[in-house]
Amino acid sequence: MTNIRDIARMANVSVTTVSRVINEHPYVSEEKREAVLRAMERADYQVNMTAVHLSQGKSQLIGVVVPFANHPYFGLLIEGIAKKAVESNYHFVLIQTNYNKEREQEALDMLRHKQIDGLIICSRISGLDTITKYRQYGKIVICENAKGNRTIDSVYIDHYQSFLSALKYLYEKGYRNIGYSIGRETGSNSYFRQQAYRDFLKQKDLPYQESFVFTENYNLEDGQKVVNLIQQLFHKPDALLVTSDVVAAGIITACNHTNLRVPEDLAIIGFDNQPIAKMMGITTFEIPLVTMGEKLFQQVIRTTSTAHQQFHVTLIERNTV
Amino acid sequence: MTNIRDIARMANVSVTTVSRVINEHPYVSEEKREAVLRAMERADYQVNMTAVHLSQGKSQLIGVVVPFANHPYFGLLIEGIAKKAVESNYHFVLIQTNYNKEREQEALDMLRHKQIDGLIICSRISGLDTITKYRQYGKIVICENAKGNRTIDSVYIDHYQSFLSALKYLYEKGYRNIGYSIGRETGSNSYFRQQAYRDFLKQKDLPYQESFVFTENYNLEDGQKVVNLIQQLFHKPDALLVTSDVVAAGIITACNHTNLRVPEDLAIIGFDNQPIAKMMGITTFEIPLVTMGEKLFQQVIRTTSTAHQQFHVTLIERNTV
DNA sequence: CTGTTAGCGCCTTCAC
DNA sequence: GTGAAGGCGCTAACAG
Repeated sequence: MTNIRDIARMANVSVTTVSRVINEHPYVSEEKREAVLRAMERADYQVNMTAVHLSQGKSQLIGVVVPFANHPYFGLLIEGIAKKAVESNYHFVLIQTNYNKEREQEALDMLRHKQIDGLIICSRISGLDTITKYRQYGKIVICENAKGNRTIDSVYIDHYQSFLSALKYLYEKGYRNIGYSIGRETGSNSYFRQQAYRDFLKQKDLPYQESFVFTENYNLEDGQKVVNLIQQLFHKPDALLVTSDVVAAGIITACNHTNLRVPEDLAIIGFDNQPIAKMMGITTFEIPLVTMGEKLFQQVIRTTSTAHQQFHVTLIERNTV
Repeated sequence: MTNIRDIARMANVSVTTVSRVINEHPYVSEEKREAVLRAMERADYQVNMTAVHLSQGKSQLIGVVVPFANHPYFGLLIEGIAKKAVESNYHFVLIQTNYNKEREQEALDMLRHKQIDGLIICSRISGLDTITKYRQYGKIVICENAKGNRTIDSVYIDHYQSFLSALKYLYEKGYRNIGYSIGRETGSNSYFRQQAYRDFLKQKDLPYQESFVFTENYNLEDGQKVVNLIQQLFHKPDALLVTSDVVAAGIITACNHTNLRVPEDLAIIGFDNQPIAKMMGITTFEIPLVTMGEKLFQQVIRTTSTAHQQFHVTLIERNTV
């Protein structure tokens, strides 16, 4: 492995000069530059980026934490992140946690061990206080409402308002037995949605039915699970807010195998506006995930003060309400 | 930023000793070890992995090249890679190429610049000869049949045989106007499939119809495209091999919006056995993508000689044939 | 314009 | 057990 010193020797110049031509810095005479270039060519010289990074104290690498890489929601966020990373000459290491604290800790450790310059957490399992401790080692941005936080950046959807408007929409369409399906029961996004749900019911003087809340639904297959549960209910919901179009698609498909008609017996509103929603004509709230991913990246490399950026959802009316 | 030398000073020992306790090497007296530990605690010492990596000449990082991260096929490969990477204390940087040569080149460059120790190419656009040149900088494993290659490792499906058995299956079911849908027209996987298709037709004395081959289909939405094309055909295929369950799902959904009945008017066989195939009852060939991902990773960190590992597909009979 | 030199932070051989 | 010293490969301030 030939290094910068070897090249210097071969070209009869100093390492500084070599470094200068590598980095295209000015103040190098044309002849020396060519001598260096020739030497590099001859020796098939390759810069060692690890050394560059050590010397510069940064890695041009950021960490991206997702619970599941193979899920369209996170896939779209990653899409946006990747897009902007390329433009800024960054790369990213993907850390799939499966909502396992140890995996998440690993990402945090990479930050303090200077393997990565910053960290994007698309969904977390650790407490915000734990994460905040690592802020001193590098920029951290999370994908949830952290408006109050003065150290952690955030890019988010106001899920309280989104849920509220979805509920109102269904209410106006005449539905009175509205339930919802989410992924994790914990997590701040779920918290805000639950809050909206309860506030809405109170406001409309509707009863809270525990059996109308379906949790741990992430994928297509989980739709079947939801429908099975509904089938067992004596008092069934007549509309469902589903925090993922793929789950919504799963529910609709499962319904088609039963006597439940959509939307006559069960109205469905999805979230994200994934391709599958368009394909199946699912009424949904579009979330600008790719754009959010782009912002997540831009924020993580920005050195300025903490920022919080809110995004909005857009109702896409189709045939499931 | 406090470093190993500071700790040594604080604990009144040499850097060697500090290094020893950090890496849990033997030959350190209990009292010195504790002194070091205390100093590290007091100063909130954090190892700088970049320095470790420079010193050791490796990064514990591998590169993973995919055309699209947000696609279930690659999502499952990544799933498998991630699983094994964790176990081996490796991380990976994800490089999404969109089948853009420059992006792919970037990954190759990371390898020769020692930013990554090895490279997994899930699907490529560059020529194999180009890639081979980079083998000298680190291990490379690709996800396609490269049995002959003596430097590049591979993990693959015999797409020739898979396609052939799928065609035979359809033939035995009585279909005589079989077409197929693939992603890229180029690429070795496509080549083998095309070969199988042509050989099969010849063997059965069936005519080759250019209009029965549908290319550039990757996603759900592309299914609609295929159906639109079929609708315009006077002589329509009565069965389709579709190299992705999501595309198959898209085709079926699009058919439901037309007068085409599946499988009466058009039989469909998918590939991968994705969740959506199960959900929609699509007959498909299961590809062990997660397992293949695991193998891809194991091969990339293995220092032994070049290996080529073949995997097999399994027919899953459901309702679309 | 160019070269010397001191880092960046850690590992590891070798001698005591 | 322990430490001094050289090395990993590159950058950048400083002196000329």
